[in-house]
Amino acid sequence: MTVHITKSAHDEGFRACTHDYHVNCGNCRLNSICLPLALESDDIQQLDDIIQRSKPLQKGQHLYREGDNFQSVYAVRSGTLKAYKTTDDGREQVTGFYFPGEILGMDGISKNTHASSAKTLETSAVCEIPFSSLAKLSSLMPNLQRHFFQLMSREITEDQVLITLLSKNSADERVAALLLSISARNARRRLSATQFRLPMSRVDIGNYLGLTVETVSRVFSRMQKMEILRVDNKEIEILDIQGVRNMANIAA
Amino acid sequence: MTVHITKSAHDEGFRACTHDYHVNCGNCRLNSICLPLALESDDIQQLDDIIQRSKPLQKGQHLYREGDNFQSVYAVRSGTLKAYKTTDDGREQVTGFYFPGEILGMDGISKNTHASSAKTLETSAVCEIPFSSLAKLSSLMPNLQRHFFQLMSREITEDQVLITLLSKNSADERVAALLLSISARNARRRLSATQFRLPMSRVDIGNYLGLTVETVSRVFSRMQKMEILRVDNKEIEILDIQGVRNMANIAA
DNA sequence: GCCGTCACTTGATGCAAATCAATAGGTTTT
DNA sequence: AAAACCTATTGATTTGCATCAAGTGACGGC
Repeated sequence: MTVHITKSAHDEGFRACTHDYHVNCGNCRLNSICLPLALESDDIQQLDDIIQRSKPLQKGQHLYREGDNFQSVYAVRSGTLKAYKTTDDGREQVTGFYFPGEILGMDGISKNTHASSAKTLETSAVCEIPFSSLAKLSSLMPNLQRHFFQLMSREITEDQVLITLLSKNSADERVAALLLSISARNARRRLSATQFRLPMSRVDIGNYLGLTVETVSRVFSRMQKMEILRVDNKEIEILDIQGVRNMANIAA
Repeated sequence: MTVHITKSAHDEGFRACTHDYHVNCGNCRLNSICLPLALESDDIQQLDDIIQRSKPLQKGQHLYREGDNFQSVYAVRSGTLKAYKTTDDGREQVTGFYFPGEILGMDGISKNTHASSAKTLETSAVCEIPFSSLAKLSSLMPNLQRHFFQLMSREITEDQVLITLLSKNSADERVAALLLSISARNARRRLSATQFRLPMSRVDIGNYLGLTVETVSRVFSRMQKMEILRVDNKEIEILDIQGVRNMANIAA
């Protein structure tokens, strides 16, 4: 059987043409949007020393599970993950999607136990950042401390946006807003803001947005009829970004 | 006009019978659930030195507004506040209620600008904690740093609980869950878990839970018919806490 | 190659909560 | 004390999305 390395399985952290190059924060393409942001190069070196890089995780593997002992936060190097909570009656609530350069696992700090589970949506690689080391280093490096506080705060504000979306917006608006969010995050990584592959299933999208699969599917169909979107399975092309913004009905 | 000092306007931070007692973190009744938690007494003193205590805020006053420059986080000493975002079409989304001993304003760290507004629901007093001083102090006191990380993480996990509630639960379940949350937070402050006054309006409750006023009112009526709750305007008595738990349908 | 499974789409029906509407009780204003 | 206003409750009607149901296309295994 041939092994297919899909585009998204590529390690975005690697620089091009450097097969036996050692991956580190200093040479990572994502360092301008990831944790090392705003650090001097010798500070980056110190941060790099505490970070552990794992071999790639296969699609569907768990990075951690709700209730696991909390040790580390994780930076996504390639691929995509979803975080989710399991409700008492056994259903799932997807609480977030994590793309390269983004940090997950911070909800575990509070109780020293992961408050949600994290699972890969495709082959992914992550950098493990032991929290106790990160905390120690933060005490010594004000910029790092500040940046980590900011990352946690951003998680809070993003959750608040989702709360508002769930509470106030229609199915159309929710789906449009998610597309715009993914689009913006792609742009931040210098990928296309208008053409991309959705790494998550319709079920996951619906679950995240508080909608059923059927509703998500219908919204996509509606957007295609309006000719503001082209959908081919997981491949998305935004044909009219202003149209999508209008549908989202939120400043974005 | 007579000035009425309502029960809830009392400063819970004060010890009883100490009118000209100077309020500080060391003698504050809330220090076991507030920021000073897990600090040694001389560390508490240092924390106390950076904290500014304001005179009481009248009902309806803003502590900060969305977009304001972020300087400080705040601990509630007495009263109650709500945090809310204003959506692009001018509506409000209440993102949280804050009771004595709880910290608010952490969503401003991310962009150095408050991401939500905070308004008192009754006469309230807060302790202002300048963030830059707190950050500096955190670098020197690992326990404080850890505790503040935990507070932010808790905010994240609480937002995730709300997200799940909004996305997966019925009107009955949402209202019951809020009552249980308020009950538990009262218990933490050694107040009654079964009898209390709701500091927020039905509109605020509905707004927070993604429901209309009418629906909230109907759920209260339903709970009264089931004889698990007694409602007299804002006064609440939980007659059957297990009944409320069953209605909430969540482990609590 | 075919088959089984899973992910997605589309249509028909039902329901929980929103909306619309009317009234009553409370509070603030004058 | 009356007027004006806000808050809450209750009822009638509407509606957006869930649910139920059937079908299609994509993918992995044999």
